[in-house]
Amino acid sequence: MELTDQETTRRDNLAKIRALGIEPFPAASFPVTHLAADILAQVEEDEEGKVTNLQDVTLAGRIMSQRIMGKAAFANLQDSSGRIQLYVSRDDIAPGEDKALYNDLFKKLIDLGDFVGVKGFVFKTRTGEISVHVRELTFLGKSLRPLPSPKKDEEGKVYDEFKDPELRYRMRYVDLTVNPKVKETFRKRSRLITAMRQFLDDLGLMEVETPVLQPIHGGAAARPFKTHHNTLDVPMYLRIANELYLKRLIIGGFDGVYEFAKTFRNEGMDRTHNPEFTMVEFYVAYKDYHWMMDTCEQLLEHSVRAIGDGGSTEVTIDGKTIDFRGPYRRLTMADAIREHTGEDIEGADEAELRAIAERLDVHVDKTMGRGKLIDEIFGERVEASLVQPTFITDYPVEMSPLTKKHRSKEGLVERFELIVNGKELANAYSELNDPIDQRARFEEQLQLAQRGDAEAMAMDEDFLRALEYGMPPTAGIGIGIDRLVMLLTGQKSIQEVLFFPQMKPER
RNA sequence: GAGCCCCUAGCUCAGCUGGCUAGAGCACCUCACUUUUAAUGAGGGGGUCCAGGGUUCGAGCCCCUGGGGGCUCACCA
Repeated sequence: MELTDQETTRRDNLAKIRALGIEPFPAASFPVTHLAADILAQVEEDEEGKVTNLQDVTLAGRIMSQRIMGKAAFANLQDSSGRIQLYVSRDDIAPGEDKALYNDLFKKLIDLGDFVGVKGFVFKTRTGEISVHVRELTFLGKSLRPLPSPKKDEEGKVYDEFKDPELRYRMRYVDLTVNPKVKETFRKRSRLITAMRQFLDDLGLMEVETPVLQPIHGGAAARPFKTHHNTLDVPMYLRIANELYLKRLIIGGFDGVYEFAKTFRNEGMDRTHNPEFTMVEFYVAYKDYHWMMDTCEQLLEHSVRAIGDGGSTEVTIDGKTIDFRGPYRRLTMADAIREHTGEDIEGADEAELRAIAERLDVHVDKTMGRGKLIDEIFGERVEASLVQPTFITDYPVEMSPLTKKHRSKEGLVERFELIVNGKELANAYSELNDPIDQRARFEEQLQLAQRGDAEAMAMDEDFLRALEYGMPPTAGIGIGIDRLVMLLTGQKSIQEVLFFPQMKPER
Protein backbone atom coordinates (compact mmCIF):
# COMPACT_ATOMS: atom_id res chain seq x y z
CA MET A 1 0.00 0.00 0.00
CA GLU A 2 1.31 3.41 -1.02
CA LEU A 3 1.16 5.91 1.85
CA THR A 4 1.05 9.65 1.47
CA ASP A 5 3.48 11.70 3.51
CA GLN A 6 0.69 12.66 5.91
CA GLU A 7 -0.26 9.01 6.45
CA THR A 8 3.39 8.14 7.04
CA THR A 9 3.64 10.93 9.61
CA ARG A 10 0.62 9.60 11.45
CA ARG A 11 2.03 6.07 11.56
CA ASP A 12 5.30 7.46 12.89
CA ASN A 13 3.34 9.37 15.52
CA LEU A 14 1.50 6.17 16.44
CA ALA A 15 4.84 4.44 17.08
CA LYS A 16 6.12 7.39 19.10
CA ILE A 17 3.00 7.35 21.28
CA ARG A 18 3.69 3.68 22.04
CA ALA A 19 7.32 4.58 22.75
CA LEU A 20 6.10 7.05 25.39
CA GLY A 21 4.38 4.11 27.08
CA ILE A 22 0.90 5.25 26.03
CA GLU A 23 -1.42 2.71 24.40
CA PRO A 24 -2.79 4.38 21.26
CA PHE A 25 -5.84 2.09 21.16
CA PRO A 26 -6.70 1.60 24.86
CA ALA A 27 -9.21 -1.07 25.82
CA ALA A 28 -10.74 0.42 28.96
CA SER A 29 -14.03 2.30 29.11
CA PHE A 30 -13.80 6.06 29.39
CA PRO A 31 -16.89 7.19 31.33
CA VAL A 32 -18.10 10.56 30.09
CA THR A 33 -20.16 12.94 32.24
CA HIS A 34 -21.12 15.54 29.65
CA LEU A 35 -21.58 16.08 25.95
CA ALA A 36 -20.32 19.25 24.29
CA ALA A 37 -23.85 20.43 23.55
CA ASP A 38 -24.95 19.82 27.17
CA ILE A 39 -22.18 22.05 28.45
CA LEU A 40 -23.04 24.87 26.07
CA ALA A 41 -26.72 24.56 27.01
CA GLN A 42 -26.26 24.26 30.79
CA VAL A 43 -23.50 26.77 31.46
CA GLU A 44 -24.31 29.50 33.98
CA GLU A 45 -22.41 32.73 34.60
CA ASP A 46 -22.38 35.41 37.27
CA GLU A 47 -22.58 39.18 36.57
CA GLU A 48 -18.89 39.33 35.71
CA GLY A 49 -19.21 36.57 33.17
CA LYS A 50 -17.52 33.95 35.34
CA VAL A 51 -18.80 30.43 34.87
CA THR A 52 -20.36 29.27 38.12
CA ASN A 53 -21.22 25.65 37.40
CA LEU A 54 -19.78 22.65 35.52
CA GLN A 55 -16.51 22.74 37.43
CA ASP A 56 -15.87 19.01 37.01
CA VAL A 57 -16.71 17.59 33.59
CA THR A 58 -15.39 14.66 31.60
CA LEU A 59 -15.92 14.38 27.88
CA ALA A 60 -14.46 12.57 24.91
CA GLY A 61 -14.27 12.97 21.18
CA ARG A 62 -12.09 13.80 18.22
CA ILE A 63 -9.62 16.67 18.14
CA MET A 64 -10.75 18.68 15.11
CA SER A 65 -8.42 21.65 15.27
CA GLN A 66 -5.45 22.84 17.32
CA ARG A 67 -4.05 26.31 17.92
CA ILE A 68 -0.78 25.86 19.74
CA MET A 69 0.93 28.85 21.37
CA GLY A 70 4.03 27.64 23.13
CA LYS A 71 3.16 26.39 26.57
CA ALA A 72 -0.60 26.61 26.08
CA ALA A 73 -2.98 25.66 23.33
CA PHE A 74 -6.57 25.70 22.20
CA ALA A 75 -8.23 22.81 20.44
CA ASN A 76 -11.71 21.89 19.32
CA LEU A 77 -13.16 18.64 20.54
CA GLN A 78 -16.01 17.08 18.61
CA ASP A 79 -18.31 14.52 20.17
CA SER A 80 -21.65 13.11 19.03
CA SER A 81 -23.43 16.29 20.08
CA GLY A 82 -21.17 18.89 18.51
CA ARG A 83 -17.97 20.80 19.22
CA ILE A 84 -16.52 22.59 22.19
CA GLN A 85 -13.22 24.40 22.65
CA LEU A 86 -10.56 23.02 24.94
CA TYR A 87 -7.87 25.05 26.67
CA VAL A 88 -4.78 22.98 27.38
CA SER A 89 -1.80 24.37 29.29
CA ARG A 90 1.46 22.53 29.74
CA ASP A 91 1.73 22.77 33.49
CA ASP A 92 -1.88 21.66 34.05
CA ILE A 93 -1.79 18.40 32.12
CA ALA A 94 1.87 17.73 32.94
CA PRO A 95 2.33 19.16 36.46
CA GLY A 96 5.57 17.30 37.31
CA GLU A 97 9.06 17.48 35.84
CA ASP A 98 8.14 15.32 32.85
CA LYS A 99 6.44 17.53 30.28
CA ALA A 100 6.19 14.81 27.59
CA LEU A 101 2.40 14.61 27.85
CA TYR A 102 2.19 18.18 26.60
CA ASN A 103 5.40 18.78 24.65
CA ASP A 104 5.35 15.48 22.79
CA LEU A 105 1.90 13.95 22.94
CA PHE A 106 -0.38 16.97 22.77
CA LYS A 107 1.76 19.31 20.67
CA LYS A 108 3.21 16.83 18.21
CA LEU A 109 1.81 13.33 18.28
CA ILE A 110 -1.90 14.12 18.40
CA ASP A 111 -3.20 14.57 14.89
CA LEU A 112 -6.50 16.04 13.82
CA GLY A 113 -9.12 13.31 14.07
CA ASP A 114 -7.53 11.50 17.02
CA PHE A 115 -9.76 10.57 19.94
CA VAL A 116 -9.01 11.94 23.38
CA GLY A 117 -10.79 12.10 26.70
CA VAL A 118 -10.52 15.19 28.88
CA LYS A 119 -11.38 16.07 32.45
CA GLY A 120 -11.52 19.67 33.57
CA PHE A 121 -13.68 22.70 34.32
CA VAL A 122 -15.77 24.99 32.17
CA PHE A 123 -14.78 28.64 31.81
CA LYS A 124 -15.13 31.55 29.45
CA THR A 125 -12.15 32.82 27.47
CA ARG A 126 -11.13 36.43 27.02
CA THR A 127 -12.89 36.44 23.66
CA GLY A 128 -16.04 35.06 25.24
CA GLU A 129 -16.04 31.45 24.12
CA ILE A 130 -17.26 28.80 26.54
CA SER A 131 -14.40 26.33 26.82
CA VAL A 132 -13.15 23.43 28.90
CA HIS A 133 -9.93 24.03 30.84
CA VAL A 134 -8.29 20.62 30.67
CA ARG A 135 -6.71 19.16 33.81
CA GLU A 136 -6.28 15.57 32.62
CA LEU A 137 -5.82 14.32 29.09
CA THR A 138 -6.29 10.67 28.07
CA PHE A 139 -5.42 9.35 24.64
CA LEU A 140 -8.28 7.22 23.29
CA GLY A 141 -7.61 6.36 19.67
CA LYS A 142 -5.40 7.17 16.70
CA SER A 143 -6.59 8.32 13.30
CA LEU A 144 -4.20 7.18 10.57
CA ARG A 145 -5.74 9.17 7.74
CA PRO A 146 -6.13 12.95 7.57
CA LEU A 147 -9.75 14.10 7.57
CA PRO A 148 -10.84 16.74 5.09
CA SER A 149 -10.74 20.00 7.02
CA PRO A 150 -13.49 22.42 6.11
CA LYS A 151 -13.01 25.86 7.67
CA LYS A 152 -15.46 28.63 8.36
CA ASP A 153 -14.60 32.33 8.42
CA GLU A 154 -16.30 35.07 10.45
CA GLU A 155 -19.07 35.44 7.90
CA GLY A 156 -19.79 31.72 8.03
CA LYS A 157 -18.36 31.12 4.60
CA VAL A 158 -17.04 27.57 4.28
CA TYR A 159 -13.69 26.82 2.72
CA ASP A 160 -12.35 23.42 1.66
CA GLU A 161 -15.74 21.84 2.09
CA PHE A 162 -15.92 18.06 1.74
CA LYS A 163 -18.67 18.08 -0.84
CA ASP A 164 -17.95 15.67 -3.69
CA PRO A 165 -21.14 13.55 -3.60
CA GLU A 166 -19.38 10.37 -4.63
CA LEU A 167 -16.77 10.60 -1.89
CA ARG A 168 -19.36 11.70 0.66
CA TYR A 169 -21.58 8.68 -0.04
CA ARG A 170 -18.76 6.16 -0.36
CA MET A 171 -17.13 7.38 2.85
CA ARG A 172 -20.19 8.39 4.83
CA TYR A 173 -18.17 8.02 8.02
CA VAL A 174 -16.01 10.93 6.87
CA ASP A 175 -19.02 12.91 5.69
CA LEU A 176 -20.70 12.51 9.08
CA THR A 177 -17.53 13.49 10.87
CA VAL A 178 -16.82 16.71 9.03
CA ASN A 179 -20.28 17.85 7.89
CA PRO A 180 -22.49 18.38 10.96
CA LYS A 181 -25.61 19.09 8.90
CA VAL A 182 -25.50 15.58 7.51
CA LYS A 183 -25.80 14.16 10.99
CA GLU A 184 -28.80 16.36 11.64
CA THR A 185 -30.61 14.95 8.59
CA PHE A 186 -30.18 11.41 9.86
CA ARG A 187 -31.20 12.37 13.39
CA LYS A 188 -34.43 13.72 11.95
CA ARG A 189 -34.93 10.52 10.04
CA SER A 190 -34.54 8.52 13.21
CA ARG A 191 -36.85 10.81 15.19
CA LEU A 192 -39.46 10.57 12.43
CA ILE A 193 -39.48 6.77 12.55
CA THR A 194 -39.64 6.80 16.34
CA ALA A 195 -42.59 9.20 16.24
CA MET A 196 -44.43 7.12 13.65
CA ARG A 197 -43.84 3.92 15.61
CA GLN A 198 -45.13 5.59 18.77
CA PHE A 199 -48.26 6.79 16.98
CA LEU A 200 -48.98 3.34 15.54
CA ASP A 201 -48.36 1.65 18.89
CA ASP A 202 -50.69 4.13 20.59
CA LEU A 203 -53.28 3.28 17.96
CA GLY A 204 -53.10 -0.30 19.22
CA LEU A 205 -51.36 -1.80 16.20
CA MET A 206 -48.76 -4.54 16.46
CA GLU A 207 -45.37 -4.27 14.82
CA VAL A 208 -44.63 -7.37 12.76
CA GLU A 209 -41.98 -8.76 10.44
CA THR A 210 -42.80 -10.50 7.18
CA PRO A 211 -40.57 -12.23 4.63
CA VAL A 212 -38.09 -10.26 2.61
CA LEU A 213 -37.28 -13.38 0.61
CA GLN A 214 -40.42 -14.37 -1.25
CA PRO A 215 -41.24 -17.18 -3.71
CA ILE A 216 -43.70 -14.88 -5.54
CA HIS A 217 -43.19 -11.12 -5.59
CA GLY A 218 -46.51 -9.40 -5.17
CA GLY A 219 -48.29 -6.38 -3.83
CA ALA A 220 -46.92 -3.84 -6.27
CA ALA A 221 -45.98 -3.37 -9.91
CA ALA A 222 -42.21 -3.46 -10.26
CA ARG A 223 -39.28 -5.56 -11.41
CA PRO A 224 -37.78 -7.62 -8.59
CA PHE A 225 -34.29 -8.73 -7.64
CA LYS A 226 -34.07 -12.44 -8.27
CA THR A 227 -31.94 -14.83 -6.28
CA HIS A 228 -31.75 -18.57 -5.66
CA HIS A 229 -32.20 -20.73 -2.60
CA ASN A 230 -29.67 -23.56 -2.77
CA THR A 231 -31.23 -26.09 -0.40
CA LEU A 232 -34.73 -25.78 -1.83
CA ASP A 233 -33.31 -25.26 -5.33
CA VAL A 234 -35.95 -22.67 -6.15
CA PRO A 235 -35.83 -19.08 -7.38
CA MET A 236 -36.57 -16.46 -4.73
CA TYR A 237 -37.29 -12.77 -4.99
CA LEU A 238 -36.51 -9.84 -2.71
CA ARG A 239 -39.83 -8.26 -1.84
CA ILE A 240 -41.17 -5.37 -3.90
CA ALA A 241 -43.87 -4.88 -1.23
CA ASN A 242 -45.11 -6.55 1.93
CA GLU A 243 -48.80 -5.87 1.38
CA LEU A 244 -49.96 -9.42 0.71
CA TYR A 245 -48.26 -10.79 3.83
CA LEU A 246 -49.70 -8.11 6.09
CA LYS A 247 -53.17 -8.93 4.76
CA ARG A 248 -52.58 -12.60 5.55
CA LEU A 249 -52.00 -11.50 9.16
CA ILE A 250 -55.28 -9.56 9.18
CA ILE A 251 -56.94 -12.73 7.89
CA GLY A 252 -55.24 -14.63 10.70
CA GLY A 253 -56.95 -12.44 13.28
CA PHE A 254 -54.68 -9.53 14.13
CA ASP A 255 -56.84 -6.42 13.88
CA GLY A 256 -54.01 -4.02 13.21
CA VAL A 257 -50.46 -4.63 12.03
CA TYR A 258 -47.63 -2.48 10.78
CA GLU A 259 -44.15 -3.01 9.44
CA PHE A 260 -41.28 -0.70 8.59
CA ALA A 261 -40.13 -2.56 5.53
CA LYS A 262 -36.97 -2.37 3.48
CA THR A 263 -38.25 -2.95 -0.03
CA PHE A 264 -36.29 -3.73 -3.18
CA ARG A 265 -36.97 -2.79 -6.78
CA ASN A 266 -34.66 -3.67 -9.63
CA GLU A 267 -35.17 -0.47 -11.57
CA GLY A 268 -33.52 2.82 -12.39
CA MET A 269 -31.48 4.83 -9.91
CA ASP A 270 -31.67 8.58 -9.74
CA ARG A 271 -32.14 11.27 -7.17
CA THR A 272 -35.55 9.95 -6.11
CA HIS A 273 -34.91 6.21 -6.57
CA ASN A 274 -32.62 3.81 -4.73
CA PRO A 275 -32.79 0.04 -5.36
CA GLU A 276 -33.67 -0.49 -1.69
CA PHE A 277 -35.90 1.89 0.15
CA THR A 278 -38.10 1.98 3.23
CA MET A 279 -41.86 1.99 3.48
CA VAL A 280 -44.11 1.78 6.45
CA GLU A 281 -47.28 -0.14 5.72
CA PHE A 282 -50.16 -0.63 8.09
CA TYR A 283 -53.48 -2.44 7.89
CA VAL A 284 -56.44 -2.10 10.21
CA ALA A 285 -59.52 -4.33 10.22
CA TYR A 286 -63.08 -2.98 10.14
CA LYS A 287 -61.93 0.36 8.70
CA ASP A 288 -62.26 1.96 5.27
CA TYR A 289 -60.28 4.49 3.27
CA HIS A 290 -62.11 7.46 4.81
CA TRP A 291 -60.91 6.36 8.24
CA MET A 292 -57.46 5.90 6.76
CA MET A 293 -57.40 9.49 5.47
CA ASP A 294 -58.22 10.76 8.96
CA THR A 295 -55.56 8.53 10.46
CA CYS A 296 -52.96 9.44 7.86
CA GLU A 297 -53.47 13.15 8.62
CA GLN A 298 -53.07 12.55 12.32
CA LEU A 299 -50.00 10.36 11.84
CA LEU A 300 -48.23 12.92 9.68
CA GLU A 301 -49.19 15.88 11.83
CA HIS A 302 -47.94 14.03 14.94
CA SER A 303 -44.70 12.96 13.25
CA VAL A 304 -43.86 16.33 11.72
CA ARG A 305 -44.48 18.02 15.08
CA ALA A 306 -42.16 15.52 16.73
CA ILE A 307 -39.18 16.37 14.54
CA GLY A 308 -39.87 20.02 13.73
CA ASP A 309 -38.60 23.03 15.60
CA GLY A 310 -40.86 23.83 18.48
CA GLY A 311 -43.52 21.36 17.41
CA SER A 312 -44.18 23.19 14.15
CA THR A 313 -46.27 21.43 11.50
CA GLU A 314 -44.72 23.53 8.76
CA VAL A 315 -41.83 22.66 6.48
CA THR A 316 -40.17 24.95 3.97
CA ILE A 317 -38.82 23.48 0.77
CA ASP A 318 -37.78 25.33 -2.41
CA GLY A 319 -39.17 28.50 -0.84
CA LYS A 320 -42.59 26.88 -0.44
CA THR A 321 -44.13 26.44 2.97
CA ILE A 322 -45.96 23.16 3.40
CA ASP A 323 -48.26 22.69 6.36
CA PHE A 324 -48.86 19.15 7.58
CA ARG A 325 -51.65 20.13 9.95
CA GLY A 326 -54.86 18.31 9.08
CA PRO A 327 -57.40 18.18 7.62
CA TYR A 328 -55.95 17.89 4.12
CA ARG A 329 -57.90 18.72 1.02
CA ARG A 330 -59.73 15.68 -0.43
CA LEU A 331 -60.35 15.67 -4.14
CA THR A 332 -61.44 12.90 -6.46
CA MET A 333 -59.15 12.21 -9.36
CA ALA A 334 -61.83 13.27 -11.84
CA ASP A 335 -62.38 16.57 -9.99
CA ALA A 336 -58.65 17.16 -9.78
CA ILE A 337 -58.28 16.70 -13.55
CA ARG A 338 -61.31 18.90 -14.19
CA GLU A 339 -59.96 21.60 -11.88
CA HIS A 340 -56.50 21.67 -13.45
CA THR A 341 -57.24 21.00 -17.13
CA GLY A 342 -60.90 21.75 -17.68
CA GLU A 343 -61.33 18.25 -19.18
CA ASP A 344 -64.02 15.87 -17.93
CA ILE A 345 -62.91 12.26 -17.77
CA GLU A 346 -65.99 10.98 -15.95
CA GLY A 347 -67.71 8.37 -18.10
CA ALA A 348 -65.17 8.77 -20.91
CA ASP A 349 -64.28 5.56 -22.75
CA GLU A 350 -60.81 4.59 -23.93
CA ALA A 351 -61.05 6.44 -27.26
CA GLU A 352 -62.34 9.62 -25.62
CA LEU A 353 -59.56 9.46 -23.03
CA ARG A 354 -57.01 9.11 -25.79
CA ALA A 355 -58.45 12.24 -27.44
CA ILE A 356 -58.31 14.14 -24.14
CA ALA A 357 -54.71 13.07 -23.62
CA GLU A 358 -53.81 14.36 -27.07
CA ARG A 359 -55.54 17.69 -26.46
CA LEU A 360 -53.50 18.03 -23.26
CA ASP A 361 -50.31 17.04 -25.08
CA VAL A 362 -49.81 14.02 -22.82
CA HIS A 363 -47.69 11.29 -24.34
CA VAL A 364 -49.55 7.95 -24.52
CA ASP A 365 -49.08 4.66 -26.34
CA LYS A 366 -51.18 1.75 -27.56
CA THR A 367 -50.52 -0.58 -24.62
CA MET A 368 -52.29 1.82 -22.25
CA GLY A 369 -55.79 0.94 -21.11
CA ARG A 370 -58.39 3.28 -19.59
CA GLY A 371 -56.84 3.31 -16.15
CA LYS A 372 -53.32 3.91 -17.37
CA LEU A 373 -54.52 6.76 -19.62
CA ILE A 374 -56.19 8.52 -16.69
CA ASP A 375 -53.09 7.93 -14.58
CA GLU A 376 -50.89 9.49 -17.27
CA ILE A 377 -53.11 12.55 -17.62
CA PHE A 378 -53.12 13.04 -13.86
CA GLY A 379 -49.40 12.44 -13.51
CA GLU A 380 -48.48 14.80 -16.35
CA ARG A 381 -50.90 17.66 -15.88
CA VAL A 382 -52.07 17.70 -12.25
CA GLU A 383 -49.72 16.03 -9.79
CA ALA A 384 -46.89 18.58 -9.90
CA SER A 385 -49.19 21.48 -9.02
CA LEU A 386 -50.42 19.89 -5.76
CA VAL A 387 -48.08 21.43 -3.22
CA GLN A 388 -50.00 21.30 0.07
CA PRO A 389 -50.88 17.80 1.30
CA THR A 390 -53.84 16.65 -0.79
CA PHE A 391 -55.69 13.34 -0.87
CA ILE A 392 -56.57 12.29 -4.39
CA THR A 393 -59.33 9.69 -4.22
CA ASP A 394 -61.28 7.24 -6.34
CA TYR A 395 -58.91 5.76 -8.90
CA PRO A 396 -59.85 3.76 -11.96
CA VAL A 397 -60.20 0.05 -11.22
CA GLU A 398 -57.68 -1.05 -13.87
CA MET A 399 -54.74 0.53 -11.99
CA SER A 400 -55.61 -0.94 -8.62
CA PRO A 401 -55.90 -4.73 -8.65
CA LEU A 402 -55.84 -5.06 -4.84
CA THR A 403 -58.42 -2.39 -4.05
CA LYS A 404 -62.10 -2.73 -3.22
CA LYS A 405 -64.55 -1.44 -5.81
CA HIS A 406 -66.09 1.90 -4.95
CA ARG A 407 -69.27 1.55 -2.90
CA SER A 408 -71.24 3.77 -5.33
CA LYS A 409 -69.17 4.84 -8.33
CA GLU A 410 -68.97 2.42 -11.26
CA GLY A 411 -65.48 1.70 -12.63
CA LEU A 412 -63.66 3.24 -9.66
CA VAL A 413 -62.03 1.88 -6.53
CA GLU A 414 -61.76 3.11 -2.96
CA ARG A 415 -58.18 4.25 -3.16
CA PHE A 416 -56.36 7.44 -2.30
CA GLU A 417 -52.90 8.79 -2.73
CA LEU A 418 -51.48 11.58 -0.63
CA ILE A 419 -49.69 14.11 -2.82
CA VAL A 420 -47.30 16.60 -1.22
CA ASN A 421 -45.07 19.04 -3.09
CA GLY A 422 -46.08 17.40 -6.36
CA LYS A 423 -44.99 13.92 -5.32
CA GLU A 424 -46.82 10.83 -4.14
CA LEU A 425 -46.14 10.24 -0.46
CA ALA A 426 -48.69 7.58 0.46
CA ASN A 427 -50.98 5.11 -1.24
CA ALA A 428 -53.96 3.56 0.52
CA TYR A 429 -57.08 1.50 -0.07
CA SER A 430 -60.16 -0.01 1.30
CA GLU A 431 -58.64 -3.45 0.78
CA LEU A 432 -60.24 -5.85 -1.63
CA ASN A 433 -61.47 -8.79 0.47
CA ASP A 434 -63.79 -10.48 -2.04
CA PRO A 435 -61.78 -13.54 -3.21
CA ILE A 436 -63.89 -14.02 -6.35
CA ASP A 437 -63.36 -10.40 -7.40
CA GLN A 438 -59.65 -10.65 -6.47
CA ARG A 439 -59.20 -13.68 -8.74
CA ALA A 440 -60.91 -11.81 -11.56
CA ARG A 441 -58.57 -8.80 -11.01
CA PHE A 442 -55.49 -11.01 -11.13
CA GLU A 443 -56.80 -12.44 -14.40
CA GLU A 444 -57.21 -8.93 -15.81
CA GLN A 445 -53.60 -8.31 -14.80
CA LEU A 446 -52.54 -11.40 -16.76
CA GLN A 447 -54.32 -9.98 -19.81
CA LEU A 448 -52.54 -6.63 -19.37
CA ALA A 449 -49.28 -8.55 -19.18
CA GLN A 450 -50.09 -10.25 -22.48
CA ARG A 451 -50.84 -6.84 -23.99
CA GLY A 452 -47.30 -5.80 -23.11
CA ASP A 453 -47.57 -4.23 -19.64
CA ALA A 454 -44.34 -5.29 -17.95
CA GLU A 455 -45.55 -4.16 -14.54
CA ALA A 456 -48.73 -6.21 -14.41
CA MET A 457 -49.14 -8.23 -11.24
CA ALA A 458 -48.66 -11.98 -10.97
CA MET A 459 -51.29 -14.45 -9.73
CA ASP A 460 -50.74 -15.50 -6.11
CA GLU A 461 -52.73 -18.66 -5.39
CA ASP A 462 -51.82 -18.82 -1.71
CA PHE A 463 -53.00 -15.26 -1.20
CA LEU A 464 -56.29 -16.13 -2.92
CA ARG A 465 -56.66 -19.21 -0.70
CA ALA A 466 -56.15 -16.99 2.34
CA LEU A 467 -58.82 -14.57 1.11
CA GLU A 468 -61.20 -17.48 0.54
CA TYR A 469 -61.01 -18.27 4.25
CA GLY A 470 -62.41 -14.80 4.82
CA MET A 471 -60.88 -11.39 5.44
CA PRO A 472 -62.63 -8.64 7.39
CA PRO A 473 -63.13 -5.26 5.75
CA THR A 474 -59.75 -3.57 6.10
CA ALA A 475 -58.05 -0.29 5.36
CA GLY A 476 -54.36 -0.32 4.41
CA ILE A 477 -51.70 2.22 3.55
CA GLY A 478 -48.08 2.44 2.49
CA ILE A 479 -45.99 5.54 3.16
CA GLY A 480 -42.58 6.10 1.57
CA ILE A 481 -40.24 6.96 4.42
CA ASP A 482 -37.32 8.14 2.33
CA ARG A 483 -39.38 10.68 0.42
CA LEU A 484 -41.03 11.88 3.57
CA VAL A 485 -37.60 12.43 5.11
CA MET A 486 -36.52 14.28 1.96
CA LEU A 487 -39.50 16.59 2.32
CA LEU A 488 -38.96 17.18 6.02
CA THR A 489 -35.24 17.85 5.69
CA GLY A 490 -35.39 19.82 2.46
CA GLN A 491 -33.16 17.36 0.61
CA LYS A 492 -33.43 17.05 -3.15
CA SER A 493 -31.90 13.62 -3.51
CA ILE A 494 -32.65 10.30 -1.87
CA GLN A 495 -28.93 9.68 -1.43
CA GLU A 496 -28.90 12.46 1.15
CA VAL A 497 -31.38 10.64 3.38
CA LEU A 498 -29.85 7.14 3.12
CA PHE A 499 -26.69 6.48 5.13
CA PHE A 500 -25.27 4.23 2.45
CA PRO A 501 -26.98 4.80 -0.89
CA GLN A 502 -26.37 2.24 -3.59
CA MET A 503 -23.24 3.04 -5.62
CA LYS A 504 -21.42 1.48 -8.48
CA PRO A 505 -18.69 -0.78 -7.11
CA GLU A 506 -15.49 1.12 -6.46
CA ARG A 507 -12.85 0.85 -9.21
C1' G B 1 -31.12 5.25 -22.44
C1' A B 2 -30.14 10.84 -24.66
C1' G B 3 -27.81 15.71 -24.01
C1' C B 4 -24.46 19.04 -21.36
C1' C B 5 -20.43 19.64 -17.87
C1' C B 6 -16.33 17.95 -14.69
C1' C B 7 -11.62 14.91 -13.26
C1' U B 8 -4.64 19.09 -11.52
C1' A B 9 -1.11 18.12 -4.06
C1' G B 10 -4.44 14.95 1.70
C1' C B 11 -8.92 18.95 0.96
C1' U B 12 -10.98 23.14 -1.99
C1' C B 13 -9.55 25.11 -6.45
C1' A B 14 -6.42 28.50 -10.22
C1' G B 15 -3.62 27.37 -14.57
C1' C B 16 -4.44 32.75 -20.42
C1' U B 17 -3.88 31.70 -27.45
C1' G B 18 -0.12 24.96 -26.73
C1' G B 19 5.80 27.70 -24.60
C1' C B 20 10.76 28.52 -18.75
C1' U B 21 11.46 24.02 -13.07
C1' A B 22 2.80 23.14 -12.80
C1' G B 23 0.57 27.25 -8.71
C1' A B 24 -2.59 29.27 -4.27
C1' G B 25 -5.14 28.71 0.49
C1' C B 26 -5.90 25.06 4.07
C1' A B 27 -3.64 20.42 5.78
C1' C B 28 1.52 18.29 6.70
C1' C B 29 7.01 18.91 8.65
C1' U B 30 10.79 22.27 11.57
C1' C B 31 11.29 26.56 14.87
C1' A B 32 9.07 30.55 18.06
C1' C B 33 4.85 31.82 21.07
C1' U B 34 0.48 30.66 28.25
C1' U B 35 -6.62 33.27 26.30
C1' U B 36 -6.50 31.67 20.52
C1' U B 37 -10.53 30.69 17.22
C1' A B 38 -9.92 30.41 9.14
C1' A B 39 -4.51 31.84 15.65
C1' U B 40 0.07 34.33 14.21
C1' G B 41 5.36 34.86 12.45
C1' A B 42 9.75 32.46 9.98
C1' G B 43 11.38 28.32 7.11
C1' G B 44 10.42 23.50 4.47
C1' G B 45 8.44 19.01 2.02
C1' G B 46 4.67 17.08 -1.10
C1' G B 47 2.20 16.03 -8.14
C1' U B 48 1.27 9.05 -12.62
C1' C B 49 -2.20 16.96 -14.15
C1' C B 50 -8.04 10.05 -14.43
C1' A B 51 -5.78 6.16 -18.12
C1' G B 52 -4.08 4.92 -23.00
C1' G B 53 -3.12 6.53 -27.88
C1' G B 54 -2.45 10.67 -31.47
C1' U B 55 -1.05 15.76 -33.46
C1' U B 56 3.26 18.96 -32.45
C1' C B 57 9.97 21.20 -31.98
C1' G B 58 6.96 21.31 -27.43
C1' A B 59 0.56 18.92 -24.43
C1' G B 60 -2.31 19.95 -17.79
C1' C B 61 -4.26 22.69 -22.26
C1' C B 62 -5.79 20.36 -28.95
C1' C B 63 -7.83 15.39 -31.22
C1' C B 64 -9.43 10.05 -30.52
C1' U B 65 -10.66 5.88 -27.32
C1' G B 66 -11.65 4.21 -22.52
C1' G B 67 -12.72 4.95 -17.08
C1' G B 68 -14.99 7.64 -13.03
C1' G B 69 -18.38 11.47 -11.47
C1' G B 70 -22.21 15.40 -11.63
C1' C B 71 -26.52 17.86 -13.70
C1' U B 72 -30.88 17.94 -16.97
C1' C B 73 -34.58 14.99 -19.57
C1' A B 74 -37.61 10.16 -20.27
C1' C B 75 -39.58 5.26 -16.95
C1' C B 76 -40.40 3.11 -11.87
C1' A B 77 -41.86 4.94 -5.17
